[in-house]
Order: sequence, then C-alpha cells, then structure tokens
Amino acid sequence: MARPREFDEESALNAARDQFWMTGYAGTSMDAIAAATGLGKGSLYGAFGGKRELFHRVYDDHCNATIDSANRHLSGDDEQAFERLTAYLLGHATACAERRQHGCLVAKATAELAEHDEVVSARSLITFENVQLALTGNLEACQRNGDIHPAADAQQLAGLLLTVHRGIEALGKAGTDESTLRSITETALAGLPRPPR
Amino acid sequence: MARPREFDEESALNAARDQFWMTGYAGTSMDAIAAATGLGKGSLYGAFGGKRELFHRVYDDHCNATIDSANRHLSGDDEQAFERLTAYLLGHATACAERRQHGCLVAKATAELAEHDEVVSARSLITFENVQLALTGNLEACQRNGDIHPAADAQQLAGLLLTVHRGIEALGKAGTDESTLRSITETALAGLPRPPR
DNA sequence: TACGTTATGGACGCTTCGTTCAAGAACTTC
DNA sequence: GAAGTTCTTGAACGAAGCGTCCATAACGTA
Repeated sequence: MARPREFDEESALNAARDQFWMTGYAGTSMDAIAAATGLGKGSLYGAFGGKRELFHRVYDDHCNATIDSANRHLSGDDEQAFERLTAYLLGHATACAERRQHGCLVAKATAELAEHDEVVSARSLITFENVQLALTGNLEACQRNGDIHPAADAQQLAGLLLTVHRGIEALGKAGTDESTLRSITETALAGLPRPPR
Repeated sequence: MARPREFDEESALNAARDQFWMTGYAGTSMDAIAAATGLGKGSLYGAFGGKRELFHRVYDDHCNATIDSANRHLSGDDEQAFERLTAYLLGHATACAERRQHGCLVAKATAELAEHDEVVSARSLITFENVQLALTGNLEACQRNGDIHPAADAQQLAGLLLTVHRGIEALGKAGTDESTLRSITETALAGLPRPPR
C-alpha cells in the first residue's frame, strides 16, 4: 500500500451517475463530474479511467440495481404475487409522473447511446431480459395462486408488461400526469387473462 | 427581394434532423450540421438562428409528421379498422427491430431534453396525445364494426396501445429482436376486449 | 529517517464547440 | 449601371471540452 484514497468510491460513483442521469452522456462534462464528486482530475482519471470507462462502470452498477429492485419487488409468496405486481407497476407509474424525478437512466442511456455503443446496448438488453424474467416468475406465481389463467403464456405476458413498463416511462418523460399513467397501468392489468371460474 | 437562397430549406432541415436523430442534441455540433447540409455557418445561422432554435424547428416539423403518419395509417372505413390497427402496430414493431434505423426521434429527444426544455416536453406531450387520439378513433371504428367490445372505453384502450407503442420502441432500441417485438404486439392486441357473441 | 508508491489538485495543451463578423456575390429596383 | 438588400463563404473568437502532467502529500516498508 501507499497513500490511501481520500474519497468514498461508491458515493463518487453515485454523484457521477446523477450527473449522467441529469444531463446525459454527451451533455455531461468531466469538469462537472469532478465538481459533483469533489475529486480533482487526477483522482478522477486515476481511479476510473476516462469518461466512457466511467460511464460504463456507472451504468453497469445501475443496471444491476434495477434488476435487483425488480426482483425484490416481484418475488415472494404466491398468495400476494398479484398484489406485488400491481404495486410494482402502479408505483412505477406514480414515480414516472414525478416532475422532479428525471426518468429512468436505462431508458435515457439506451436512447442516447445504444446505437453507438455496443457495451451499452448489450447491457440494456440484459437488463430488460432480467426484468422480464422477474415478471415471468411473478406471473407464474399468480397462476399457481389462481389469479391468472393457467393456460396463459407467462413469458409472453411478462414481455407485454415489460413493454408497458417502458412505455409508461416514456410517457411520463413527456409530462403525462399521474392519474393517466395509473389508469393505463390498470387497463393493462385488467387485460391480463383471468382464470375461468 | 435581394439575393435568393441557393439551398432548399426542406432538404436542409431534413439533413439537420438526421444529424440530431443520429447523435442527439448535445452530441451534434453545428459544424456537423453545416457539413451535412452543405451550408456555410453564415447561411445556417442566418436562416435558422442558433442551435436550439434550429432544433425546435426540426422537432416541430417531425412531430407533425409523426401525427400525420398515425392518422394516415389508422383512419379509414370501419370494416378494415382493426386490420389497419394491427398493421400499424406490427409495422412499428418490425421497424423498431431494424438495426439501421436509429429509433424514434420523439423518444430520443424526449429522453434527452424534456426535463430541461419545456418547448420540447410540451411538443412531445401534444404528439403523444394526438397519436392516442388517432388510436381512439380507430378503436371506435373497431367497436362500430364489432371487433372490440362496445362497452369498452376506447380512450383507455388507446392509452394502453400508445404505451405499448412507446415501449416497443424502447425495447427495440436495446436490440430486442423482431419476432419478440411482434409477438408482444400480438399479445397486446389479443388482450383487447372482444365483443360477446 | 529514507525510500518507494500511490493519491491529490490544478494548471496546461490541444481540440472542438457555438456564434459572430467582414468581405464579397447575386439579385431587384430605380 | 448605381444603389440597396439579402445571401454566402469561411476565417476568427472566446468558451468549454477531454485528457495529461507534475509538484506535493500521505501512506507503507526498510
């Protein structure tokens, strides 16, 4: 060992993430990140490499957090699976309508960079697939509990719900109000195939 | 009159739009636009003002074109309304899966700028509302023709379809393949309430 | 205490950015 | 053809971009 780091890596990464989140990749300068993290250029480049490298690191962490969040919200016992699904999607609708919130970083980064940066597009795809997986697991629990038609294709339905999830995010960005986003979500949930009784 | 313009305004705007479309607002330089349009800086600034002004002009035109396209695809006689709806959404799914296509400019601009530029967010919202309106009209035609349950709320369903439309765009950006996007679309269409028989 | 190693902070270089400007060209009107 | 107006070209400018470098500081080890 030699001289130890004076900054906390995690909080520095969070500050950098928030900058990218707010102003996008091209719109964020390394000077702004240096100011936000409180790091000098030397520390910044020494610890994280260049701008692209830093973004990849930040983005990777964020994608993992997104997947974890989906899993945490959606997994659990069968009895309350449908309730969790409803809460997850309606919560998302409410969050997307918040004016302060600057939307989802995955959506923003994918829109800006996916076509130019294969690392980003691959990471985005994996993230979506994993969220869909979490949704699939939840829907299967719903089926076991009799909330969803047992013959339905859970994976297909999960794909649709993921799509709705991403669409809500897009509409929220444009300023669609909360009640609209929530009622769209409810319409989507109402369209799920219910079991015969 | 004095010296006439040597360039075609529309094609210059299209070239500018394509640049913004490809590399985003912050990622596009006026030099790049000058090169793409073939205009000198003087002409560029003289004709369109600054960067932001030019983007607003380009974006406005594009939003109108988007709305027109939705209306053109979705309006018509009642008999083929559902067929047109299916074609519109499936066509969109296929287009979004095209790797060459750089996604929807409305989505990209909204993601990058909506939170910082009220002109953009307002224009995006109006665009979405008008596409939803086109979808609503189509669904009402479907109801008259007996393809959709007559008691269903067409506006609610249109909101859901708009959301799916935007979600498909988001997933396509990440690289989701065509067959997946199409089958999600089909699942969404299958979830629409059919009339009792 | 001396030395090697890593971290820090900011000045620096080079490039690119958005925008302005001056000189000249093309047109209309008188 | 002279005057007036608008358009074109491209150089120039200040600001800001990314990344490097260096003197200094703070540790471990000998």
